[in-house]
Amino acid sequence: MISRPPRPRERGIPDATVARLPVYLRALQALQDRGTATVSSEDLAGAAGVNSAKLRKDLSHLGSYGTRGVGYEVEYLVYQISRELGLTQDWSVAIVGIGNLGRALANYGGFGTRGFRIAALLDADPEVVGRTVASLDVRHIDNLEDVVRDKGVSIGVIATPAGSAQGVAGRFVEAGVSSILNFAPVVLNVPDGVDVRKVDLSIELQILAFHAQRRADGDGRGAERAGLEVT
Amino acid sequence: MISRPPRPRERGIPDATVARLPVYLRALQALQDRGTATVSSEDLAGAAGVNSAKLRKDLSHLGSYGTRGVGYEVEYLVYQISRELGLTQDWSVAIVGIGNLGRALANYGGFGTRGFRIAALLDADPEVVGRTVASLDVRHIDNLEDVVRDKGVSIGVIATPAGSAQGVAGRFVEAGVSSILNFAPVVLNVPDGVDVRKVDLSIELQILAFHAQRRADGDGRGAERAGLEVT
DNA sequence: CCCACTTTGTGCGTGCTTTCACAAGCGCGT
DNA sequence: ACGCGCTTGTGAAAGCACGCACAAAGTGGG
Ligand SMILES: NC(=O)c1ccc[n+]([C@@H]2O[C@H](COP(=O)([O-])OP(=O)(O)OC[C@H]3O[C@@H](n4cnc5c(N)ncnc54)[C@H](O)[C@@H]3O)[C@@H](O)[C@H]2O)c1
Ligand SMILES: NC(=O)c1ccc[n+]([C@@H]2O[C@H](COP(=O)([O-])OP(=O)(O)OC[C@H]3O[C@@H](n4cnc5c(N)ncnc54)[C@H](O)[C@@H]3O)[C@@H](O)[C@H]2O)c1
Repeated sequence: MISRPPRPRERGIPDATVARLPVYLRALQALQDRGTATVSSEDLAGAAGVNSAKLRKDLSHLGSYGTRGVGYEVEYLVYQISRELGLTQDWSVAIVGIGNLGRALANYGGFGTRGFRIAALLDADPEVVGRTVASLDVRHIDNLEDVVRDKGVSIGVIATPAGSAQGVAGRFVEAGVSSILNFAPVVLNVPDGVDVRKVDLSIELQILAFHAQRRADGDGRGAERAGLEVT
Repeated sequence: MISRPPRPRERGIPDATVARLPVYLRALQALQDRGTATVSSEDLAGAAGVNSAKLRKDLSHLGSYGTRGVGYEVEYLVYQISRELGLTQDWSVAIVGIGNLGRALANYGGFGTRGFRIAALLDADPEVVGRTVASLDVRHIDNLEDVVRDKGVSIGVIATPAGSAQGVAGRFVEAGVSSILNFAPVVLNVPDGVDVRKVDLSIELQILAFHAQRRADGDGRGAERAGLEVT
């Protein structure tokens, strides 16, 4: 008997907004690198590929950090968004499943730049365990609990085959990790309070295929669409 | 308020539904492998991790393929969803940028099983061009147009560094590819009629961090609410 | 000091999504 | 043949999300 009251939760920032903040942040940092001091919602929205009213509304959820007639101060906004997203602290990440994908992730340098530190790599294959990948020793999956504790892991990445993913997720949860990023093509079952996000290549391709097919079906004879926006 | 162009709801399957169909499909194929002949919306919804009413409404967009009192015939539903998603035909995929990620994608066997065939790999680095990855020769990016034409590529995957992504996207579009899957952390600018989907690791991690921080704020020992925001 | 101009913050209408709730449909046992 | 229990398909309601349009708020020139 699970009591499921809707969400009397004091809803802070809408999920749709949270999902866009990282995009804004990236655009802002590009501006910052270019030495821009302030930016209007119109320009920032252009860089982020969204409607400017949407951007302003999104930012308004963080507070009023803009100046009418001027725009937003880039540096300050970077700080505010970073703080809101929790990027002012470091997050320790463990990757389980050091195969094709796991290795690519481990070798990817783009994480560290945002406060995410890959703290550990784990695998079950004796062939892989003990090897060094991206300057880290691959540990055996049996050490998961120890590693999580010792390294203070708070985000778990699952890059194992589908069959092993649920088991690994369970161990992560058991060990106290309540944020999981899952690359395996399965629906993970986790208790309330654990946050799972999935990245699923195959689904993305299928969605593309759907739209491509629809275009092909309907547009039999070159239906042209005029106009492109987004400057 | 007078005469609005009647909703062009012809082929209208809601986007949200389209995004879930692949999940249902996968769950159904698992059932099929297990020899299950029929399944109720309740059970299938459980396997797919969604609400059963939502699942029924989603399926109702494809037509009425269920039997009241019984459920859905697994095999038939697999076929209907596959057809709707356009998986009954083959899709030719080209991957550009054969680095860490591109190689992982190329070596990933899970695509072929769904009608996606990796037809070509392209890169700009002379060091990489000419090598064989996953039984395919890596071609030089200059051949993109030829490859697209010769192999009938209809889906392009971009796994290059951010700086090169827009350029590659433009060439894909120019060559007639109107479905693009982008792994580079940039907002791509493409004309109307071109479908871009992005997979962005860094964004996923940042969203996880946001929720993790929120949990930590609220869950704090002793402090129920640790002061929200600064008004 | 005032005015013309710029840009933010947001009220509001519109349309999409989710969820509930239940009548209608189907199979089975009697 | 009939009713009972199960399950679908779908109105209707509630909740979100988006984007327009505009007042409010700020800047700078004269
Ligand atoms: N490679 C890709 O591009 C790609 C694309 C889409 C999805 N995926 C998914 O990502 C996952 C990984 O893909 P991959 O290509 O890297 O597979 P892989 O087979 O190359 O690697 C999987 C790794 O997980 C390890 N492993 C297996 N069971 C384990 C367990 N219980 N605990 C710890 N480690 C375990 C294996 O030893 C292996 O090293 C799969 O679920 C796959 O479907 C991969
Ligand atoms: N590796 C990961 O796990 C990971 C994770 C998240 C995002 N990404 C993103 O995916 C992209 C690829 O990552 P990676 O780790 O494979 O990088 P990488 O540097 O290993 O590989 C990039 C490849 O692209 C090639 N390339 C560069 N410019 C090109 C051009 N104009 N045309 C064709 N090929 C070109 C390079 O020669 C190289 O082989 C990057 O944008 C990265 O930010 C990667």
